[in-house]
Amino acid sequence: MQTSSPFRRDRARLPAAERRRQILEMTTRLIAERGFWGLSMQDVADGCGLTVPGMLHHVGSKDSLLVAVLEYRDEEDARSLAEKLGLPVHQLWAEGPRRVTLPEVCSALVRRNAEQPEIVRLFAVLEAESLAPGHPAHAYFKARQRRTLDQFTALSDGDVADPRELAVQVAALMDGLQIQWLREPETIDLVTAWEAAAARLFRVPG
Amino acid sequence: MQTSSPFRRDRARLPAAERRRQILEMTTRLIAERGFWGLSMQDVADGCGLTVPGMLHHVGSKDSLLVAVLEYRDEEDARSLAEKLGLPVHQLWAEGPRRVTLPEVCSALVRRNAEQPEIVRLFAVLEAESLAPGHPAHAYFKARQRRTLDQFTALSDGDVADPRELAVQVAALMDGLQIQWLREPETIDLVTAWEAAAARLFRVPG
DNA sequence: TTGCTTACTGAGTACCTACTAGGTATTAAC
DNA sequence: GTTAATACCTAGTAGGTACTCAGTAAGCAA
Repeated sequence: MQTSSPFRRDRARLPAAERRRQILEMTTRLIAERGFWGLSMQDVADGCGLTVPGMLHHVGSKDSLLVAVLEYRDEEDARSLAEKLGLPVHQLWAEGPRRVTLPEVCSALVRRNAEQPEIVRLFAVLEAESLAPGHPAHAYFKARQRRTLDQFTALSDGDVADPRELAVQVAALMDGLQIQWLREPETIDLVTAWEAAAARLFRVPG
Repeated sequence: MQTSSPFRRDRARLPAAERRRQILEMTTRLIAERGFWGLSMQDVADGCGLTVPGMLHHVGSKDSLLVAVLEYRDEEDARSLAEKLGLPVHQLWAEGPRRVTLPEVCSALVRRNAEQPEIVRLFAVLEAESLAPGHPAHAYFKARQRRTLDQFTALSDGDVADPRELAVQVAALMDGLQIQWLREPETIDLVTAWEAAAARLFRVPG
């Protein structure tokens, strides 16, 4: 019989999936705040009410935690975007008879992002940090940029003279606007700013 | 007489201004690589062939080092931009009869940036990192964004219907393009990409 | 009730963090 | 040649870093 166990009982013991999800959400917030280089496993653990080894049990290491967060966000975003466009997820970027246009997709993307500044900041910070070749998300963001440009290009292929060029500019403008918005959310409304930008970018000459 | 002094003699003793400049250059490279949160004073000192206290002697603290780097870069950039435009520095953003147009300034900026990817990366990383309110460069980048938008707005004031809107879009597009360029320098040429983007952005409707 | 799985803990490792105190050696001014 | 300024050093502080190890107890199935 022991009256004072060295182990705490006030700590909730969660099922793995649930705990993992909590860790990913927490990490998202902290990376948005401090970047990956500034992320501390201690802070993540504290934020989840765990010890550091307790949370490493679920994610393995700091690097694999980052990868997990990115994959988690990608899934969530694809789901949400498909929903906003009224499409099933698997059909979002599928080939075949085109169902959506580039301006429609952009508009949906921006409206989605306007609802989750925290996540936009996560990607903004990691997008810049991961420019360095040694960064654990370097390959991920390189692939992501390629994929995005390919998808955007495909969406306006046939409609404009230079679909690739347009894709590059659309992606750049969206990213840039988001950063300005994050810096001064009071001054800039993301959706309005984007619609104005889209009007200029997508207008046909002549 | 002592045959083995504990002090090293192989270490160059530089005048303060020169050493300080070296430290700022080194820090620029390292922040571009790892961000400010990932910057280690040890690495800066190593890169300069100094001990950590030896280099702290010149810059005081990590935070003040960051500020010094940003100020140093601003000066350099203003000098270089004025030169590219064939203007004296003090006249760059001065009032009075307008001498340069927004497209001209942008073109000069982009041409300058294409020559120094390292510094562009420094700003890209810090721009994202500093979105967090607690970041030591938070205030700096907020002011910088305001200043840039004001300057861009003034440059096309009177020429277009919505100078502020255009300024926001120009700034966003430049930033976004630079990140894409930094990620895939082999694939994207910054100057070409910008000229194409400018052509679309600045063309008059009708 | 037993036994297995597993979520989680405390303690510890080896190392890095910015920064300070106090001293030495070099340089420049006189 | 002497003195004053200063560039830079060694040593140390107090704390943080990711991560490992071995063990404990909660939950579930039989």
